[in-house]
Formats: sequence, C-alpha cells, structure tokens
Amino acid sequence: MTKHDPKLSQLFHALADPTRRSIMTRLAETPARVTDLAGPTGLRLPTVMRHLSVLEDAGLITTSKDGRIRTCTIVPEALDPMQTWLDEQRSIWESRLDRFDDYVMKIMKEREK
Amino acid sequence: MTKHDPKLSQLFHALADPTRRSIMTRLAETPARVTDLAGPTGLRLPTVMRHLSVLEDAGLITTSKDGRIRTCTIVPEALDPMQTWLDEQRSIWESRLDRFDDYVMKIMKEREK
DNA sequence: TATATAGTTAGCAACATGACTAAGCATGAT
DNA sequence: ATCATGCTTAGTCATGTTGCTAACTATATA
Repeated sequence: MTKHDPKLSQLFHALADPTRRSIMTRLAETPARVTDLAGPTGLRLPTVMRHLSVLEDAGLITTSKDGRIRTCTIVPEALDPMQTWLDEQRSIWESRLDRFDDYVMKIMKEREK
Repeated sequence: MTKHDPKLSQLFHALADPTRRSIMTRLAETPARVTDLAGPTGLRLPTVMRHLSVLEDAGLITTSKDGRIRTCTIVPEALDPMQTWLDEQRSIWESRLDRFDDYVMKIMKEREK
C-alpha cells in the first residue's frame, strides 16, 4: 500500500512552508483576495502567487476570479488524507504495542510454570 | 501564534518524501538496521543515511549504534505537533462555520419581521 | 480617456534537495 | 592477520524551491 502516493507528498510539501501554513490559517477564517493574503507576509505579489499555486495544486485551496479580484478559499477536506496517514501510522504503532503485550504475557505465563 | 514554528516545517518537510514515509511505516512495525531499511527502497546506503538524518533531525526517529550496527526506532510522539496543527485548523474552520450559522440565523430573523 | 488597482508572466539568482560514486573506517568472523 | 560487513564521509550533479524585479494585461474609477 501507499506505493507512490504523490498526492500525500504534495500535501506535506505544501504545508512544510511557514508562509503557506499562515495563508492556510488565514483562509480558515474566511476567504480572501490575493493582496489581502500578501499583506501580512511582507512578500511581493509574484512570490505569494507562487505559494498560492502550490496550495491550489495540492488541492488545499480553490480560487476564482471576479473582475480583477481573485478570491481564495480553503478546501478543508483536502487535509483528510493527512489525517488518514496519521491514523494509519498510529494504528500500526499500536498493533505493535499489542504484539509487545502478547509477548510480555507469554513470558509471564512461562514464568508461572 | 505559530509565528515561525520551524519545528513544524521540519516535520512536514521530513514527511513530504515518499521514501521517508515508507521508512516511517516500516519503523512503526519494529526498529530496524540501516541496511534493512535500505533494502526495500532500492536506494544506495548514503542516500538512505541522508533520509534517516532528516528524519532524526525532525525528531521522528532516534538511532543508536551497537558495534557496527545502527538501529533506528520511531518516536511516535513526534507526530503530535502535526495532529495539533490539524486540530487547530479544523477548530478555526469550524468556528467559521458557527459564525456562518449565526449569520444565517440573523438573516432568517430579519425576514420574520 | 487617463490613471490607479489587482493580478499575471517571464526571467533571474541563491540556495536546498535527492540521487550517485568513490573511498574510508570501524567491527566481527575466519 | 585478513577479509567481509555495516556504516560513514566527501564530493559531484541535476533539479527544485523561494525569493526578487521588470514589464505586461485587465479592470475599475475619476
């Protein structure tokens, strides 16, 4: 399972940048224009544009243009694969603990003899 | 909050690579030697070493050397900040939905007049 | 129509990343 | 002591990422 999974890589990569995470947090509040998003970052517009297209390619936001204004909106479900990966990891880890418990139980029973 | 948060960036970056994720999944099962980890990847040892040090720098694994064998072990708690970030995002998103509900309620009441 | 606003495109520079090979250094087995 | 094993270091190379400026397009607004 999860042979290639480029979608997950894209997701993690998109969120590995603090600027992009702050954009995500801002957009979690409410949709915003490109210029609104650029403001707090202190970065130039083309730079912010690039960050936005990384987020959009990863499916984390959608954008639409009305007149000369582009509005960005988050896509909350886009985070689901990440949560799923986390849960899978935890699940494997926990079954490992279970196996360890089994092992300990076995040893204990051995000693009871 | 989360002004810089380089730890989170490091975490996300470390997990953005499929090789590193597969190593994590493998290590969730049980600790392993460097060579054991290299095998399935088809990559050369120095390359795998680099991946391992990225994971170790991110705090996702620890390693220890016994004789000439280095054993790698996952640090499950290292994923906590990621889960926390996800929860924070969701929380902001949900309170936004609440505010939207409030807004809708307000409109509805306006209409009742 | 002229001007400001909002975004876009192109291209550049600096640095980071992920792969490799070649060579080295301990440790364990013969 | 010699050789194989397991890892480590150093150095190279191609590509990707993040920032910039400059110049452009398209839409308001005066």
